[in-house]
Amino acid sequence: MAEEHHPDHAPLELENFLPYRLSILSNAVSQAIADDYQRRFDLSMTEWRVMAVLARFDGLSAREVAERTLMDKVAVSRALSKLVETGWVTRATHDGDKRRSVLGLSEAGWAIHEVVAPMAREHERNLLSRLDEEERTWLVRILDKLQAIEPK
Amino acid sequence: MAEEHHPDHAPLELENFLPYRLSILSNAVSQAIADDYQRRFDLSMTEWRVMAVLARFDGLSAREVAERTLMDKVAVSRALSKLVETGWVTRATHDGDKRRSVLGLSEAGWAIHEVVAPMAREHERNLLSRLDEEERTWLVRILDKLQAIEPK
DNA sequence: GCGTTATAGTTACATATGAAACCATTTGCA
DNA sequence: TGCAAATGGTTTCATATGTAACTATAACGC
Repeated sequence: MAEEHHPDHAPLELENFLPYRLSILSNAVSQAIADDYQRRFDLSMTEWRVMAVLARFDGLSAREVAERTLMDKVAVSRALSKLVETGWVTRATHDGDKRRSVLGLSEAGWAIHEVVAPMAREHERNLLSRLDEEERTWLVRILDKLQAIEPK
Repeated sequence: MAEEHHPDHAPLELENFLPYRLSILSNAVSQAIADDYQRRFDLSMTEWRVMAVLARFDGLSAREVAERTLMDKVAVSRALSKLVETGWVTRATHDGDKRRSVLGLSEAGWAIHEVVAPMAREHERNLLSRLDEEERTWLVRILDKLQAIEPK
């Protein structure tokens, strides 16, 4: 497959430029999902991500949530203050370290999670249904390799 | 390959959730590139995208730029007003339709382009160098299929 | 031609986001 | 001990972004 040999300074074809394509695709996908739970629960993407990790790892501190979600601590702090206020997340102070908070989903939070998680999975399933089995396998493999960058 | 059969309401594993992975990867990649030209030319990603399409398609109107970049017209308007001010983009009024603008890169704009385009390509090359030829082929194919969504 | 509707682009406002400063607490160590 | 440095978390400020309203021009229907 002969690669067109464009000089480096030729205009970029955005539609074939990988970083651009990734960005467009990723935004479209994430936005479609977020619109869904945003509309139904007034839940932002960052808030949902916080809830998702707390569903898996109960009792994390805010910093740990930030690590797991790759969000910065300010974003986490803000998300938490809203989530605690709406009563979907509980926040206590760590015994023996008064700086640290101990976070978890409340009953109400779990209820939300029970609705949103399947919704998110459904979107993912939908997306993946465009691919056949072989393509799905390659995709995971490719993402694994590319992702070796980001733990910047 | 036996798929774990988690119930739909089980906690999401973000690190295996495709939309999340895409988002992390895409942000990391785009940000790395943007940091580069941002630092050197104080050029935002949206501004660079505008310049990139004008390099390819001279004489577009603002709306056409918006279509090509998939950005909304407000973002384009803002980017343009900065680019025109810094003198990298020229703006004239369309003969016969005074609403429309006629946009293009200036000499100075081309000079910037000559630096940034190779820089962007280099990042892309770097990213793709993590994949072998077969994986690259699959990636393009997979993106093509997944991208069938987004022309929302 | 002339009023209505559509289009190109900008402005205004409200919200989101990130960086840096900040407060409280804890840790490390002389 | 006790004080400097580090850590968890919040607040502040400056910037970015999206939505809706607005201005100017053009197109359409009669």
